[in-house]
Amino acid sequence: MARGPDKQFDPEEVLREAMCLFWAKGYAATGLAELQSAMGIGRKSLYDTFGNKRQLFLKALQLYSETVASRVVTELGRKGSALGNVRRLLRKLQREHSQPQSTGCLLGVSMAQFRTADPEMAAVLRLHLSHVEEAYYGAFKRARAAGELGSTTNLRDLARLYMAIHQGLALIGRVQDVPAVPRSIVSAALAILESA
Amino acid sequence: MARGPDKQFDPEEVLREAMCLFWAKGYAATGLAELQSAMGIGRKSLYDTFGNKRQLFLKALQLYSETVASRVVTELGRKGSALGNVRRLLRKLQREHSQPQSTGCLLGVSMAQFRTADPEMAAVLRLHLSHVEEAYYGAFKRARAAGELGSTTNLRDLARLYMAIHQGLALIGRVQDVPAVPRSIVSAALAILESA
DNA sequence: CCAAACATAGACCGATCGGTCAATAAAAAA
DNA sequence: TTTTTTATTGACCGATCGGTCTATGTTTGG
Repeated sequence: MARGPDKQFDPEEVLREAMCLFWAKGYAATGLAELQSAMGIGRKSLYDTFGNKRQLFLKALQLYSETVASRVVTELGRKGSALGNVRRLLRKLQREHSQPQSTGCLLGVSMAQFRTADPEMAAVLRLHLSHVEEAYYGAFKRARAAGELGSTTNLRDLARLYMAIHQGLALIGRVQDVPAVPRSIVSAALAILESA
Repeated sequence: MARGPDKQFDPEEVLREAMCLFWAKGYAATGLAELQSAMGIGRKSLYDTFGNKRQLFLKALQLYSETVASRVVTELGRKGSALGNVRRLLRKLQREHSQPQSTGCLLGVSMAQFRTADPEMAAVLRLHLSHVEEAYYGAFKRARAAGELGSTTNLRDLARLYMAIHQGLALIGRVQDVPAVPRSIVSAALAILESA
């Protein structure tokens, strides 16, 4: 048997480029021409490697989800004060979503575009949301054990609220160029924890 | 001078149909064929009346914004307890965004699709956000005057947080079919007010 | 050296996109 | 009625869409 030449590109690397393009422009507004230009590969290679546009997007979505989710988990799982971790993470998000060219969250953008129409797509989105929720829930549970949170607050509800704030912040950061708004949102979100 | 026949349709009525379609499917995914079918008018009439697809969408966006914003203002401006108004509004939102076919918020969907790339579009989105923010701010200010809110809380921050929760809830409701999640979000959001 | 197996570039496909235009119908002013 | 203005319809336009396929390397096993 014979073997041809190896791929001249790293699939994950070009996938990351595609992800960034989808992230900034959305699914429908991103054409194949732009994609192959940003990815730096020919169209045949694209289809041979990723199937089609929808599958490429799904893979990009999963890559994004893994990247973001693992980051949230890591940030919230650090040693030390669990509430301190939450505060640090939210302040970072605030800074990121205050930048004028902030593209928000690819997951959020995608939720807006597909809804439950595409089951496979919806599954990825739901899974990601639950990952974020669990990360916050774990942090809050640890905070309570450490006496950082009162015993009356419903931690599951609180975690879901933070997930919503997380997404809302990203969404608003996409359109709002005034840094004061994200700052307010995060400040108020953190103030909750002081009296909870 | 002579005058021809009047329009055989009500522009605002067909605009509302277009709005619903954009709402459910997003801008790019909604084609002219679908639009003229849903609106029940010919293509020439569509272009004569609304300009082009983008302008049609802008008009739909403004119609939606007016509808929603005026509703929020009305709900939060009712007589009686200001915090009671906030609670009632959030419970209503919870119910709406728990329904499986919830399409979320057209403004949120649009934020995800255009960002600041289109200045005119971004202006409508920002204006809407500020309307919602002001409605909440007014309610909170009234609540403080009535002694329903402590004097330490920053009301501007709180209003912006509620705006973010408002949008986040709508976004998540689009993809999440489990009613427990919106319920949790709203419960936790209302719990904030108890100790603020 | 040859041939099988691979990857590449880019021409090419039908379908659909947003947008325009000519032909027809209809109604009011003269 | 005749004329003028308007609305409606549906054919039509070039451009672009996502997707395929052929022609051309290029590399490795025989």
